[in-house]
Amino acid sequence: MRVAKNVVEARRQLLADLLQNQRYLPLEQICSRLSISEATARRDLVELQKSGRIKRTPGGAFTEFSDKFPSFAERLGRDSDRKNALARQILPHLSSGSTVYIDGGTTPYALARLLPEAEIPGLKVVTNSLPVVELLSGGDVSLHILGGDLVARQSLLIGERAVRAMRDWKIDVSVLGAEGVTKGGFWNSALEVVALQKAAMANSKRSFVLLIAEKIGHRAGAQLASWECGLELITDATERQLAS
Amino acid sequence: MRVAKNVVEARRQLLADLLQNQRYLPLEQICSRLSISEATARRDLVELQKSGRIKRTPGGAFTEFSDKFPSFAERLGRDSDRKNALARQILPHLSSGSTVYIDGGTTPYALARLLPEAEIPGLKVVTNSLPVVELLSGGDVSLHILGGDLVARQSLLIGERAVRAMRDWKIDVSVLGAEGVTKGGFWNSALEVVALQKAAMANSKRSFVLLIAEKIGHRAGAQLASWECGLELITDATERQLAS
DNA sequence: AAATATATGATTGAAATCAATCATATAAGT
DNA sequence: ACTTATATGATTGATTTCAATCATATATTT
Repeated sequence: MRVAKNVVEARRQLLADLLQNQRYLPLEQICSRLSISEATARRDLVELQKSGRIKRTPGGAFTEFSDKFPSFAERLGRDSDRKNALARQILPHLSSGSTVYIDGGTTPYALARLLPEAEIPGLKVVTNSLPVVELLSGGDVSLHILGGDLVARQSLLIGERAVRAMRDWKIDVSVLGAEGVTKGGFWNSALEVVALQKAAMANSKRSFVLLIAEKIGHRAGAQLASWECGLELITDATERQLAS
Repeated sequence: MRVAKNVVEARRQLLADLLQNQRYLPLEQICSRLSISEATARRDLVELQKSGRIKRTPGGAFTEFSDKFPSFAERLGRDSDRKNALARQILPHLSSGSTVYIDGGTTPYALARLLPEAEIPGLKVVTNSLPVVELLSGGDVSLHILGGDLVARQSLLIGERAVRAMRDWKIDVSVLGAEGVTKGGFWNSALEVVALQKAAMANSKRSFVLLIAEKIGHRAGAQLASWECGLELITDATERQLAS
């Protein structure tokens, strides 16, 4: 029997949350806890796996992330497949041996999630995002961290020292996040975040901003850049939405 | 065919480490990575599960520990009470508002574990150790991270950039680890680690080395310092042991 | 050196898991 | 109100995984 779309989505979210807490759940428990059939449980798992929120094993599923970075983990799940789709458009720009800067925030993080399976030989990753570090540490990429002051709530590094550390790098591709975009340009909430992003742009051959459609029209406290500064926008918004 | 006990134990240790890193491994990969038969892999998994180090799933195994910093977690348990006792001797040197550098390695990490309950107002912590960051993030201390290149196996940052970042700091107290100490001085295994430690000493009013008794007499590849350089030793070894 | 113990790989039958298919009830669209 | 789309549970046959058993080679003990 068909069931409303929102209840399906709610159930999957619940399952994802459950897995975040429990780390691993055998299929049988998923069925009983959510009172769904084995078939539905499998289908949910397939979907959650597609969107990268969980991983499956024969007979169960588990989550990869620790919830060590809580506020982060919260924002993460939302729209994650759309963020993945945006991030995927970056991959063609990452040639073997190149250096990519991955900014803090959940959208650039989506790119980090794609890297292990992308298997780009000799890729260097520079980041100020601890979740990115956590995700990629132990993998194949060579991983470099900007120094700086930790903003615990956001699990990222900022400050004067971070900016100075950034100046040491020659970046091929920077991948940035933003809170919003208007006719006036791109916006982020914190001045210190923007300062670092500007430094990243200055040191990069190319810089991309990933933006999901909802953020069109939003404006925040600090301007990252105007439209005419070479920053390249990757979004799933329509032309019409952008025109506003 | 029978095989020596130590090689069995070494293999199981390796498997445990592998699982700490990878989070989850399907049985098939375990077999191929360790070049063992399915039967042996299963037997190893049974043992590791008995000792609580891993959990099994149908078709694979995973680690429960969210501790993203694997080899670390393992070394950590060993002698942790004694390491705590050493670290506790540092606390009186940490005055409110001062800046402490906590080096990578498990012994300095013990100090980090004491800090939350020590509640030293306005304490600034500078570190190159990701486990320290993970432990203290979200707490009260203000946390600062040296930049640099990540050594995944050890979860710490080193390299020229780390050394340069260190030069930016004025440290009150540095807390270092070492692999061993001889009449010739203090030793560590990697040159790059030592380079960073030397920079820390140069920028610190006082520097301490924490050493458990077993390390007395050990010598490693790179010299950190001689005895006459102001480095202060904190150990649980007896005078007689030290005299050797 | 001989005897014993045990770690290993292969085999096997039983059990569990999987993806695909199907009928159906209900949501969504017209 | 009527039609279409789809989320669900049940079923099924194929595949995978499992623990147990066995023969053997080699470590360990005597």
